[in-house]
Amino acid sequence: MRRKSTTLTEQELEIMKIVWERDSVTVRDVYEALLERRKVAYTTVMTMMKILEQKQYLKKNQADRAYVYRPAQPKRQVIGDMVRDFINRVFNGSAEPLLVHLVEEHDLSPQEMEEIAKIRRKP
Amino acid sequence: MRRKSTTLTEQELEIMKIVWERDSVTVRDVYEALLERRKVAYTTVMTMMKILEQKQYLKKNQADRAYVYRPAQPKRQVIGDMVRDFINRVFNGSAEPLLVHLVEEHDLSPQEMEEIAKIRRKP
DNA sequence: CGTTTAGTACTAATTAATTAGTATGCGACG
DNA sequence: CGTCGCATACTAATTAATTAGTACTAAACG
Repeated sequence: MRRKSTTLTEQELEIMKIVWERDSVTVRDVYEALLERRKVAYTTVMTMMKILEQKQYLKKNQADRAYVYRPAQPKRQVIGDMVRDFINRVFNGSAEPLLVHLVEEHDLSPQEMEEIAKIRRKP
Repeated sequence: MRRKSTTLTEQELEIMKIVWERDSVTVRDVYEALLERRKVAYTTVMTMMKILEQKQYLKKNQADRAYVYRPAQPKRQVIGDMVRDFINRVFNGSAEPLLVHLVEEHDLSPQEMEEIAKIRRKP
């Protein structure tokens, strides 16, 4: 089965979130974390993590019995790519309309905006 | 064939963008607009627009020979829903981290932030 | 040591999304 | 009036994503 997209699908993102939380995991770790939310088979998680490895989101090391997986890219970068991708798809690449939406629909106050703007002024 | 999700897929969004641009279209209009970018069959466009009707993104009226389709929901609302959905999936529902990303990765200047913040102050 | 346990590799079934074919109808038009 | 062109309905093939089964291996353990 060939994968076309190199971007994260919904399910894959779920797994990546778990991995980022813990930084270093086995299939079993992820399996158990997922189980708390929904029924899923162990081998399903394995398959998905293998795909994530192919897609270069995870890398693995043989440790002892089971493989130990770690993120292959920092979370901030992956999420950044997803944001960029979303902006491309939905807003034809320009970030401003997204901001406008956020401000208008999510009721961000000027104070909050100030707070956020500060982040950039700092360094 | 059953559709599960009620949200817009990538291809469907492409079509909706064309519809919003013109407000009122036939299958042929959309077909021709799409053709400029990629090879696609007329009936494919028809099928997709029918699905969009089922999903309540389009409504149709019989006019003359062909159906005339219009958006069933305003663009601003649909896009708003997509933004909310994205925030839920990627940022577990909180908008702030998205803003932080935008500011940090997309190089928004404090001036631009000011501009955008004004939008909300106006009314 | 034989058996249970936890892991992997390989394969496959299912579900969903995408793309398109075929049959058919109807109005335009020579 | 016959046929051409454009539209639709219905059906189906293909591709992609998701989920999981089975066979096999090696460590753990009584």
